[in-house]
Formats: sequence, C-alpha cells, structure tokens
Amino acid sequence: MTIRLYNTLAREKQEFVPQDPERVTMYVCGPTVYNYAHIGNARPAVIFDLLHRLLSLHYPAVVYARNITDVDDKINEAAAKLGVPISEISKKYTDAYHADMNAIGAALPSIEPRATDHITQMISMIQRLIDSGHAYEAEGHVLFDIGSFEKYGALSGRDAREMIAGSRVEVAPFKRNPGDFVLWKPSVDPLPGWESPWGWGRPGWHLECSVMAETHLGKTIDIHGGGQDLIFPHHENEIAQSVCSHEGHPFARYWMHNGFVTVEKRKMSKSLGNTLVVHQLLKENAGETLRYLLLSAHYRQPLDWSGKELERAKRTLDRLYGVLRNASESYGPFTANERPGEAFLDALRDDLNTPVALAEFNRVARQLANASNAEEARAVAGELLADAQLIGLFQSTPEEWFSGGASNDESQEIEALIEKRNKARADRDFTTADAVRDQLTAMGILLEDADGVTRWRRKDS
RNA sequence: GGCUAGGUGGCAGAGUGGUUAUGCAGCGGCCUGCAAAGCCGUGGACGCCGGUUCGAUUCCGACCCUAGCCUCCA
Repeated sequence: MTIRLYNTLAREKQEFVPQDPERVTMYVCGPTVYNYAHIGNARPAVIFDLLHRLLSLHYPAVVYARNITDVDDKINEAAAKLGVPISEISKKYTDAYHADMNAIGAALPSIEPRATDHITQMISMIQRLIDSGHAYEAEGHVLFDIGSFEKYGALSGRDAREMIAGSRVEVAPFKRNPGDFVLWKPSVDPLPGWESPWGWGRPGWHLECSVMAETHLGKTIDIHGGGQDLIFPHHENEIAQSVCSHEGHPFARYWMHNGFVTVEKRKMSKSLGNTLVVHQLLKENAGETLRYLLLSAHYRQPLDWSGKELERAKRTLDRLYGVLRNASESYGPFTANERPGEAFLDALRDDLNTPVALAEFNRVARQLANASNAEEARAVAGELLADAQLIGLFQSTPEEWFSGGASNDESQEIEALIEKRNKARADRDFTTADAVRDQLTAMGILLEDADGVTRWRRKDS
C-alpha cells in the first residue's frame, strides 16, 4: 500500500517514493523560542509527528528533524525587556514548548538541532554561495542574489519581477535586487554575535533551516514541512540557498504545508492579538482534547478554533472513553494489536486524512460497544487500541480520564456519597437518593448507573 | 493589484460523475425508580449562472463571497 502526499511544489497529491527507503528524511520548521507556543504552532507539531509515526510504520528508519531557532531579534527583545540573558529566554521557552507538545501527544523529533550550534556550518554555506556567485557582501551584510537563481519563485508561484514592482517594503540601498535576502548581518555588542569573514555578526533567519537540513539530513531531503505562511519567503529562500550551495541538487522532494488555525475565521497571529496559548488552554482542557480538535479537520484546511468545538471534542472523547471503559469492565483487559486496522491506515496514507481516520475510529468504537462476547470484544479492542496508539488517542486510562485528576480524599468522599445514594435506592427511598445525586451534581460530579454499578465522572475537565 | 486555498445538512467536517462518511445537536425507540451513559432507528446538504454528460454536489467556464501570502508569523 502506498502513501500519497499533497506536494505543494507540484500542486497535486503524489505517491510518496523515498530516495532511500532505508533512510527516509523529513525536516520541519520548528519554533522560535521567545514566547509560549500558541495553538497554531501546535498544529504542525501534531501533524508532522503523526506523519512521522505513519512513515515509521512503513520504513525501517525515518529521521525527523525539527529545529529550535534560538537566535533571533524577538528573543533579543524579550531578553532586553526582562533584563535577563538571551539563553535564559530561549531555555525557558524551549522547555515550555517541549512540555506543551508532550501534553498534546506530539513526540520529540529524532533530531532537534539548534541554530546556535551550527554557526560554523552556516558560515561555510555562505562562503560557498559567495564563491559560486549567488551571494554578495555589502556594508557588512551578506545577501543572496535572487537574480542568480532562475527557479526562484517556483514553490510559491511568484515572479520575482512582479515582486519588485509590487514591493511595499523599503528596500535597503545596498541590495542589487529588492527581493535579495540577508544571509549574514552585523551585530552590535550586547546582542549575540560570532566572528566571521564578514565581521562580527549573526546569521539570517532563512539560512539556518538550509544548514541544519544539510548537516543532519543531507543535500536532498524527502519531505519538508511547515505552515502555509512559510511558503513565501522562508521556504522559497531555503530552496534558493540549498540548491545553489549544492551544485543544483534538489532540496526537498515533497513540500507539505499545514493550514492555519483561525479564531472567528481570522488567522491567529501575534499582530492581531488573537492568539490562544497552549500553556493556558491546558489549564482547562486535557491535552488529548486539544489534539482531537486539531486532528478533526484535514491538515491542509483552515481550522476555526472555538470553545464550542472544544466542548464537542471533549464530548466525543467522553463517549469513546466510555465505550472503552464499559467494554474493559465486561471483557477486558485488552492489548493493542501490532498494527492498526487497514481502513484506518488507508485514510492516513491518503495524504493524512485524519477526519476519515477518526470516522473509522468511531466506527470501530461502535463495534466494540456492540460486542456480544469476550472474543469479539478483544479482537475489536485490539484494533481500536492500535489505531489509538498511532493517532495519539487514549493516552490515559478511562479511570484517569473520567476522574479528571481528583485527589484521593475527593474520590473517597464521592464514593461515600454514591454508597449512601445506592443504599437509599435499594430501600426505594428515591427522595434521599435524588438529594444525594443533586449534592454530587453541585460538586461537578455526574453519575451513571449501568449494569448495577454506579460510575462517576467530572462534569468538565 | 499579483499569487494560493476554500465555499457541503442546525453546527463541525470528509468524500464522490449515478447506491445519503463521521462527530455534536434534533426526533422516535430500547434500557432506567427517574436521570445519565450506551445501543438501535430517523429527517436533513452540496454558493450562483451557464456548459459537457443518459445523469453533476463531483468535470469545464464565468460570476459572487471568504480566508491566507506578497512584512516577523505554524
């Protein structure tokens, strides 16, 4: 069975054929660590982590690199504002990023290179670009000459000449072409800098991805991913740098771009001030709920984030966990199959069609709910759990999910009240029974009586 | 202005040239002391106008509308 992926470069779905099946390579643009990640940042992390898992099921080795940008003006600003060293800012937000992504079930990549660890390689790439006539030095800057690269604009479908005409940016006078971008720029004392043939300075933002991909994955990589807003100029510039410093070897064979998370249909962005921070959302929602919502739309479509949708995702997960709990109590324990179900895999292999995969997941869950004997239940549950593992659901046990992190004391109190109510019910004293239930409802606890057992769960968690 | 995506039932969201994905909500039923949960059943859709076709939501063209990129941004 083949995997098909939508390739932005070709503007169509293509069969994925790795250049070396023994070593599939994938690079995704990671965070600039100057602030907490918002839910829009979380989307590519979840999507490409899922792709990594899917590929790993089909190929013996998949190397997934996702960088950390730890040298950037925004980091400098944040550090200056708080009067702390730059490293403190990047460390703090790198740690926060790891914790947040972990909470939503996005595993660490195979390699997580940091820009500041690759300065030597960056200088080397710049030198090669200068030597081959693709870059030039001007007033302490080194710039890439887009006029030297014929294919500039192929990914984004832009024409360099039109961009000159439509340029709204004030163009630095030393640029040969308004679209030329910085590879190296001068740095002044308090800001981070490194010695280079062009003086004390620091690398341009686009350069680091080309260099880290080269260092860890080689000249030509299989898959390059990122958000749609990176297509231009970031990815266009990466292509220019990499192809021109590698004697024309292609840079990435498949380009994948995720759509945005919107709020009230508008893109979530720092400038609009409508960002929803993962760190904050996790205080009131399970990471798995955020994950389910992120996976509920196809990755290339926009995803409109709202409290209403979050509540729906949570309810859906409540039902799925409920099915698992009920079946486990009757027929468990269950163990996951080695491989997910074929229909489920087929959906993901079709350009990561997570809505169809989740539809299939729900179908299997319903099958489990309807299982009439232990043998059938174990078979179906095995498939369901394997599917869940791949897509990152059922991270908790049903007990953990429904108790919503209740303390032991709290749980004991709840159990005691339930016992009191059940005693009243046995005596057919429904007035008392209902009063106890109302008391629990006031505590945010919902009851379910099924098969002679009373279960409880938190109203919202 | 240029470029790129979209417009599907109450909402969210897949998909398809002809046989009604899925989830949430609704309605009917089973179960229940009553609920809740679960299960079963059920109604409801393809922006507008043309064209191609035996047949189009699905292909083609025009139009309208929305979002994004062209400036840091996933």
